Amino acid sequence: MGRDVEVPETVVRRLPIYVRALAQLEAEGVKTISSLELGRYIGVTAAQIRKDLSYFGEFGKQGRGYEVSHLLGEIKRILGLTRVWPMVVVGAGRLGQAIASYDGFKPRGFEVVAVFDNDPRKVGQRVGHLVIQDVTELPETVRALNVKIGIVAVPAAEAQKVANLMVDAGIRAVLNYAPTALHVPEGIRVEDVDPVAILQSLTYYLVNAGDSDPVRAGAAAPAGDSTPEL
Amino acid sequence: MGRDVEVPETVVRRLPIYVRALAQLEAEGVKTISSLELGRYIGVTAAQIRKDLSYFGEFGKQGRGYEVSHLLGEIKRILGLTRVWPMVVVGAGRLGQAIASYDGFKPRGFEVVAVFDNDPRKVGQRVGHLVIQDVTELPETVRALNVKIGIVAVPAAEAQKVANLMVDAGIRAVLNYAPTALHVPEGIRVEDVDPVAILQSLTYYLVNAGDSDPVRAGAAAPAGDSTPEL
DNA sequence: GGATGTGAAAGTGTTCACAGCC
DNA sequence: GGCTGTGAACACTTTCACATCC
Repeated sequence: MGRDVEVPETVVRRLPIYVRALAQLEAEGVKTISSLELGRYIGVTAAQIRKDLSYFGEFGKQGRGYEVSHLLGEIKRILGLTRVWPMVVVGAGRLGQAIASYDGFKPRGFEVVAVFDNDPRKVGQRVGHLVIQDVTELPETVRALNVKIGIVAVPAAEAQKVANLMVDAGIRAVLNYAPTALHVPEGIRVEDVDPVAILQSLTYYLVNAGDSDPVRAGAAAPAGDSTPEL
Repeated sequence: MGRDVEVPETVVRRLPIYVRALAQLEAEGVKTISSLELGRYIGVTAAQIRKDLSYFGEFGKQGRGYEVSHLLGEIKRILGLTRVWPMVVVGAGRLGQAIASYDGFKPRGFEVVAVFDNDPRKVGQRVGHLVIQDVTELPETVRALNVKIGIVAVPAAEAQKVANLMVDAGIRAVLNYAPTALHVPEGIRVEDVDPVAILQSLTYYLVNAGDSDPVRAGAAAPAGDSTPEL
């Protein structure tokens, strides 16, 4: 069994994908699955799945594969998803409001417990069942509710200030929707969500089709069935 | 100069970060920057920046660094960002509407030109200055406007069907907001946007603080200034 | 002098292939 | 027989360090 070897970050980033897939499979009534089948379902190799899991223990049965609900439970435990994590959102614009009222967090282990803004016209208004608070109240709320996760949903120009405020209040992990690089102390984790940056890398392949992929250049796309294997 | 060596995907994914940073620096009036300064600004090493750029040509001047606006223009050209890319969105729920009316696309090279849904009650309604169309009209619109990028903003259960439809219509790159794995033919690129998956990997480090990071466990976060160097 | 561009070295991550077990 | 768990081989990515050039 492979413990005590440092777990690569890339493995940790894949675990939620396994959770997503296993939850779907469980909902579909699948009881057991092999690394090969799970790999096809997700789009990774079987060896990768087995190797990834080996960092945390042994969860399968030789000759049979993995019991779906058991493996799901184990990975959730590894990721700390046996509880619901409270989060605060700063920025009550379009984006911040969408995030604060998003109903996809709860079923996957998260909950927005407070929304802040610095615009006096927004403070006091409701978004979902939360009341927008003044951003100066953030430290007190974060400490009172023991919140460790902060979501930055303000314009780029204000993002660093907000991040500083969060960190000083005790936030340990930041999900950053502002399209700018945040600087935080060692030990605080920041992850960017920037769909436009992703689009901008996709266009590289649209422009350079045929260079890196074995794609027939020119002409329109072929019609017909588009689902490969599986 | 380094051309004709295959460009690693990881390099392509970093280019938009450089674009973001250079655009900010340009707006701040910075004329010239070294790889060391740019690296600090973004949070990567100077060597990485120089190596990344070397896949595409020579853009700097020894002893001086890079001219900000020139480098910005070159990377935009490499990524195909000298034009505006039309996109279609499928799914006119909360998320789809937010995406369709997001004003952050235009300044960075993208534009939503059509929104689709299969709910007859939504079809005909307006979102921003677009009218929601029936999803059966997608192929015609995609071909007529020569759209290559599709955004999936439907529930997980319908995502694969939508992806198939897009691919058959000629879409070559998909931005997938549905929390499920999409299967597409060779040569079609899919990128997932799943903030919850990112949060789920962050919790791993919250639960295992001290294992992988040199972070003092226990106790609350320290107060005081939170911006390191720079 | 100072910073780029780049081969070579070091470090990470993925795949292979097979012993071991159910 | 079939599939896991894993050391070893391989592939990829980052960092180093320095010759080169403005």
